Amino acid sequence: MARTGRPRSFDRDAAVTIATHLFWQHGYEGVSLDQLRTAMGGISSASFYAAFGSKEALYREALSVYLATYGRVTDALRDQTLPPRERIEHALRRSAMMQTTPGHPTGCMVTLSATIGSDQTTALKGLTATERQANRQAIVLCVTSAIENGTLPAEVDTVGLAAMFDGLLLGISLLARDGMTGDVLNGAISNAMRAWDMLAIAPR
Amino acid sequence: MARTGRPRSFDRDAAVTIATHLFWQHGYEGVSLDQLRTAMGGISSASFYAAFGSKEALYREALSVYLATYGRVTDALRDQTLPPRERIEHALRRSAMMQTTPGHPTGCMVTLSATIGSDQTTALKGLTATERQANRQAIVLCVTSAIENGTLPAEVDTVGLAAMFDGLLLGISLLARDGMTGDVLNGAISNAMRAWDMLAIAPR
DNA sequence: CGACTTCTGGATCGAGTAGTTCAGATCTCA
DNA sequence: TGAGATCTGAACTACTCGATCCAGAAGTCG
Repeated sequence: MARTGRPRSFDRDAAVTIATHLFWQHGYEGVSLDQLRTAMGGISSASFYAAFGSKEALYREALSVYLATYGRVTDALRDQTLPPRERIEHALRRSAMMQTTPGHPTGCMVTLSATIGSDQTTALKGLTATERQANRQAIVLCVTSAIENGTLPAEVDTVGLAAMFDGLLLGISLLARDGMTGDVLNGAISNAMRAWDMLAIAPR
Repeated sequence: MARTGRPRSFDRDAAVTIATHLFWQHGYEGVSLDQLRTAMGGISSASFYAAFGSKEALYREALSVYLATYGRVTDALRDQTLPPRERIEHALRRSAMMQTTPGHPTGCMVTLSATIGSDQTTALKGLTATERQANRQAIVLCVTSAIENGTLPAEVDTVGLAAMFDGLLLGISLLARDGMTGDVLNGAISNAMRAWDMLAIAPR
């Protein structure tokens, strides 16, 4: 992008990745500029602001990176090549696996990094809330699709069943933060899927 | 308690309640001394420290108050007068109801107020983590009790089934924060209980 | 009353916060 | 080579953070 002028002395993409992990681990307000700059290799305040604009702008960029990488685990919810039940199960299992894999913070950045905090972060809370809302709607759509294609009976409490999976998806972040392993989370998911199977018309 | 000396100019218990609500809403690091003192009626910094010692000490006190009041909704998990299944269901439904009742913040203070944040709050994170761990063990105990009394077969994945209810219990806090109503949460709980009923030996 | 105890108003502290400024270094390109 | 663009090091700003200090107010008790 930059064609002329003194070249940047650090890898911007790597720095954003570092920021992503820090915000993911500690939340937006739990990370200081000092922490970010130090983790980025001790870059100066001027370099930081020249490269990223502000702490909030960096967070937005870090969240985008997260959504485009780790966050893709919930894409299964919108995968039309899968039956509705499998969309939900795959999203849950991939989330559980990703959120307990070493090499990055546990839990989900969308769920944890900007949910509680001071009133000054209302805008960022809205950002992550929008993402959670999108998953919520996708889960509801899985249930309604299953009713439409005859997998689930029409009398099913769509909102309630969807909220159960949604609640578990969100809860997995907290379980992962509390140190639960991927195996345990997978066991939880297996049991949650029973609630679907009990309602299903065709035996599985 | 104080017998002689100048009397306190504010209601200490009421102030702790105010602090409880603030920490509950914004988390430990999301509330400033200024906010606390202002909400307490504009008391001075000296009054604050004379009464509470420190921000951290006040948080610990606020958490105790929470556990002794709102937090009692999960006591059902240890109510030996209830069958194991009902212990879990009652705890879930009472939590959902409490966490969506107007007049105080939504969600659960134990789950939300000291989970993410900077490294300086490790001690407080441990405080709430201990409480979550206690609920976790109580849920596991409900499942093992049900196996022992013959309600559930011995082959049940104890840890997985317990983790499902645990995950939902934690997830309810996030759903409540995202604006889900008590009715929706109750629907989610009804569906989660189906997972238990599908495993149960005696039909319900 | 006077000694004693406790709390308050107000100023203040040092550390930490996000962010700015600017001279000079380092590059591209004509 | 030199003009123009971009980035960096270092000092610095304005503000907020949690916490402290002290003189004096306001109570109890002998």
